[in-house]
Amino acid sequence: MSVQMKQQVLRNELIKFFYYDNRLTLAELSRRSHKSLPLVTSTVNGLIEDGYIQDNGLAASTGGRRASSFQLNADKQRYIVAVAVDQMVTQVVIYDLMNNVKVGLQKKELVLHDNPALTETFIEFLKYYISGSGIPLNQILGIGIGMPGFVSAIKGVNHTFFKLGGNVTLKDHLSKELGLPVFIDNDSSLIALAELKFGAGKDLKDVLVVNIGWGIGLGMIVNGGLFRGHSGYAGEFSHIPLSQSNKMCSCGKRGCLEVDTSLVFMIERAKAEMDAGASSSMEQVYKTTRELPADVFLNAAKSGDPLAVSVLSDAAFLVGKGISTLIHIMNPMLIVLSGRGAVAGKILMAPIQQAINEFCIPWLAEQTDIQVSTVATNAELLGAATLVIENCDFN
Amino acid sequence: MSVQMKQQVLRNELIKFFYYDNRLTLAELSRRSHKSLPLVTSTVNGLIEDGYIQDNGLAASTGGRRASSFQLNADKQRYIVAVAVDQMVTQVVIYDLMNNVKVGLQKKELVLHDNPALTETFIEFLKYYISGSGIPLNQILGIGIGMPGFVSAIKGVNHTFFKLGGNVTLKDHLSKELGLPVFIDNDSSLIALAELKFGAGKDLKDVLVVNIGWGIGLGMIVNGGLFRGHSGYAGEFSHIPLSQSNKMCSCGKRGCLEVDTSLVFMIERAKAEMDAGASSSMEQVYKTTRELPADVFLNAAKSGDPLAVSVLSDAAFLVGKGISTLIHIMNPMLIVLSGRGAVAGKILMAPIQQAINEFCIPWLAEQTDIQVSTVATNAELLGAATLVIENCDFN
DNA sequence: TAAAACTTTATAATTTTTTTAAAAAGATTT
DNA sequence: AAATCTTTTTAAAAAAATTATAAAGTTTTA
Repeated sequence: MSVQMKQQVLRNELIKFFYYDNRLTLAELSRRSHKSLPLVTSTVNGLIEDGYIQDNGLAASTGGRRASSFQLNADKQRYIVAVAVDQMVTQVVIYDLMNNVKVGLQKKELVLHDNPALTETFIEFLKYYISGSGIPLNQILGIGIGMPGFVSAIKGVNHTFFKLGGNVTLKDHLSKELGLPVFIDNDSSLIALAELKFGAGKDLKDVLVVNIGWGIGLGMIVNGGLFRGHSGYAGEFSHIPLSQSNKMCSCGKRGCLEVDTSLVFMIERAKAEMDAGASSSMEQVYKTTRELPADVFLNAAKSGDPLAVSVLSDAAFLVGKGISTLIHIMNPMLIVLSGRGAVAGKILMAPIQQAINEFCIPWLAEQTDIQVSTVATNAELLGAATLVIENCDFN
Repeated sequence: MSVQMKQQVLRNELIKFFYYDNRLTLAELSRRSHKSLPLVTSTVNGLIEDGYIQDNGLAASTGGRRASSFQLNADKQRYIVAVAVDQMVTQVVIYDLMNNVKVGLQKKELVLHDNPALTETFIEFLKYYISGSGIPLNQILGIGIGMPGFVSAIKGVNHTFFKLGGNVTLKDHLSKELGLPVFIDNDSSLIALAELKFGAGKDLKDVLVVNIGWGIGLGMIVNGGLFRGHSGYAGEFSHIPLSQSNKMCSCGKRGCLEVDTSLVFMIERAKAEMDAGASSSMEQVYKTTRELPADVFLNAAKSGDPLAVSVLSDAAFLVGKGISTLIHIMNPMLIVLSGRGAVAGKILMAPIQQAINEFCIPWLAEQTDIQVSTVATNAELLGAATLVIENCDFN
């Protein structure tokens, strides 16, 4: 690697440290980058000259001479487009480098299944949003997109949705159409990334993040980094053979964890129980519209509706059985329950803990902490922004 | 880290490269160590002066000027004591740095369960073997020991066997008693290490090694290195909840994979079937001794005995179901069937493949190769030697 | 309360290491 | 068979890491 490239790599690395932790000293940067103080000092001086970083006065004392601290310079306007795609709705927001919302969140209904115009509509939506923001393209570092499906971030392809004819990858296609660097990844991986950098898993080495959404996803942090497996598809948690039920899964197999734990299944079951005469606070919405939106279901559970709680608990017990498997295999420090289903976190915890008591070697279960995410509501967007930060060039 | 320490680290690293690959050129060493050629050149010259390495003439041409190649110097006598402990028998051998057997393999019956004199007997056995070898202690780099149980290599403790009173760790206790550096690890981890360095997984990044022995173990290679989990106990494959059977497992839970797949269970089942009148080539041994040694059972299966094959196949199908779970979660490049049970590898493959067809997303299963180990018979001893090489100091 | 002792950061000088360039040796092509 | 291309080896220059020293605070202690 040439000298200039190495120096650019160090610049990128230092900016990332500031992105994750606002104020840092030279000594801290040197420790984290494993580079010498003189080198870090001169690189930081270069970043100050280029306007990326500014001096922030003396840091708090740690028992000796107080260190100068530095932080990102808001005047250097650089932005990130973060996109979170789910089965029904696509959300987009623009952040600055301090993770402040620069351009407000916009949602668009965009159904992934059986939608031939999907990719085209998606591109139009983003084009319109970005141009409407008024931010010049050269101030945008890139677009990070989280989406469901079998996604390989490295190859830049999705084998399930947004399929393209021909040889071009989805990543390259979007990048060409939108005129900006594009980075795509699996939704669960991005949620895990957000938990690693900003959530419960901050600075931890081995963390598993369960994404409770339309399906059950898994993002894996191994040795302090996202683990993707040899061809990019690790964490296919929802299709492990675990359920006793004989229902056919969307993947074509029977016994997948997913068939009894997805939000789709839970809502179907709640509907069926109401049809069979069960009373619930969800009745009104369901009876009048014949629909039961996920939010209504989750909020009902959250506020203690017995039907919703019962349906959710049954599913959570099975998720807990899956988590027991994960604990045995991975011996993680922490498992985080995240994704949109995590708003019902407190209700999920009891049956999951019960399953762990039943299926885990107690001594092993003790080594793993289980927590509900505190950043779940915008974890995927945060993760999408992080994906850009991790992969873009600061110039 | 001081300059001298860094130089010693590089020396150790280079010697390790020679241990794994006999002949290497300076350019190759530079690539692997990520150090510059001048530095590698001068370090190798130092190692030649100290007698560790010798020039080995010109390497084969790769299209330009032929490079000098180097190799370990056999005259620098350095040896490794490798120990493989299983539930019944303990084996020990002394290797040189070329993995040649310097002092022949010795076996001792040593039952781990309910054996109060275990640790003492174990130490006596090793003391006698080492002193009987006539090799001066200062030529022995260390003792590597693989053993069953919940072993933390980092902490140097075993929570299942060789328990000690007081605060001293097993590793430290053995080291003090034997007067040599001692390194301990889980048997399955060492088998995985051997497969990574000398077997089917050589130079691969994500490999899972299933250890088919008295129980079912798992050693995990992640990102090119042994993965141990956050507290050292990753890979507890045999106790994941997978079996439909209601039998109680030794761990106190029901439904563990182990209850239907361990060699112990298989032999019990073969005995029961013979008692019930099934005919088999194993009858003679069983009828006369009322015992059925593992070797007899495995050899019967290998030579096509229908009863043994049937028992083995049923267990292998369940192992295959567990492997399906592993494929979904880890997306490994390769899964190796190793351990003493791997001698019946060909018979295992069919039911395992069948289970994968039934329980894996086909598209995902295609990304993982399944192989039977070619170094299984002495994988654990090789792994124990490797453990020493990885952790000792060459001085 | 003030000086001494201790910590930590910042800068300078030195040593180590890497990079770059050039030379040497061997293979391949014309 | 000479010329061109590759690769290794050596040498010189540049970059980075150590080490040492100075500077700036904190804490301890008399």
